[in-house]
Amino acid sequence: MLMVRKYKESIYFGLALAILFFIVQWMEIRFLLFSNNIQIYILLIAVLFTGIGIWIAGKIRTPKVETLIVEKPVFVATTAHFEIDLSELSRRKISKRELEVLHLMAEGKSNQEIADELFVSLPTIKTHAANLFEKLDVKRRTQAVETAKRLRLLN
Amino acid sequence: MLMVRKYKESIYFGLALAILFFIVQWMEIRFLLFSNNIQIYILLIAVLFTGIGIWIAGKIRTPKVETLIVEKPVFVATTAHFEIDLSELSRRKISKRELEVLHLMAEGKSNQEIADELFVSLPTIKTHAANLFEKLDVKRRTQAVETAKRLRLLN
DNA sequence: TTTAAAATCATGCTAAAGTATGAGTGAACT
DNA sequence: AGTTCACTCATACTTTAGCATGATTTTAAA
Repeated sequence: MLMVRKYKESIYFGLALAILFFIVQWMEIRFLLFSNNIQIYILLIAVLFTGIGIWIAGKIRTPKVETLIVEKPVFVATTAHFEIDLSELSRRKISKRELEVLHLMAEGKSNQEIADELFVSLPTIKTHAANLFEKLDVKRRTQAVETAKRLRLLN
Repeated sequence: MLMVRKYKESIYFGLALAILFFIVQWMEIRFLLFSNNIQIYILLIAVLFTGIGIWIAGKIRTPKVETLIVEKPVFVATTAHFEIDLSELSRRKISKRELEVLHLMAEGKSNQEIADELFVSLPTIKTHAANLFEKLDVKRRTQAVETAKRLRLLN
């Protein structure tokens, strides 16, 4: 099963080739249209499989991560210089994604809006939220924000 | 020249197709080897162009960018001790009771809890909340808290 | 390569939040 | 005495939030 999942793209590719094979055979019998415009036909195949190649590349490529640092200005009082409490984060095992959701919650966004912003589904955000509430030991999103600020996970 | 560089990959691809075209024509004349094993030939083309597709994808791909948000503190000349913006309060005609509800909301309390704490009914709190949202020009309690803090109605 | 954690999505459900509307009461001001 | 306004409450309704559960997929670590 694991093997199948891992080599899924290869299997799809093999299937595509097999299907192509049969289509060609069938068309040959059916129309006999290769004698005069075979070049055009082959060109179509070439273009098609170039597209498939690009698609496969998108699937199998290793994500080359380029870190983009966006500086988000945060206004703080002169004395209180905010710094996120990383130890608290790891202590509560709050994941990166969960923290991201927490930030958007703190901005007063609805689950649907958060889902749209992160390009995931609503149930996903609900799951993240539920895990977050568990980890922060709270019941509601408003409490989560309050607690997070108190624990210096947000400002 | 810039144009050429920009569409370099497309041009290469077009050239490859053209070359393919001539090779096919040449082989057709030279060997007449398409009549019996055309399927295999087309499979070869397919595989070849899948490879070319992958290669092109590697050339044109945009790197997956991971955005790391760094919150950069900006120090503001505000006194450390919080002071409520009374003018903002009166400007928005927020009543004493509404402000009270707002405070409890900010502590992450549910409408029911707020109702119990203020010895009034749940619908009353809902009414206060609705009026508050109207006056703060928001849709949700989380937004209300966020906005109130921004407007210095809360700390 | 296996294992574990993180991230994703789904469904069915209950609870809470929020909307719309109407209405009664009491204090304050004219 | 009448008007205004904050405060209160209610009902009926829609939407969103949150819970429980299970599953698949990705990613990272051992």
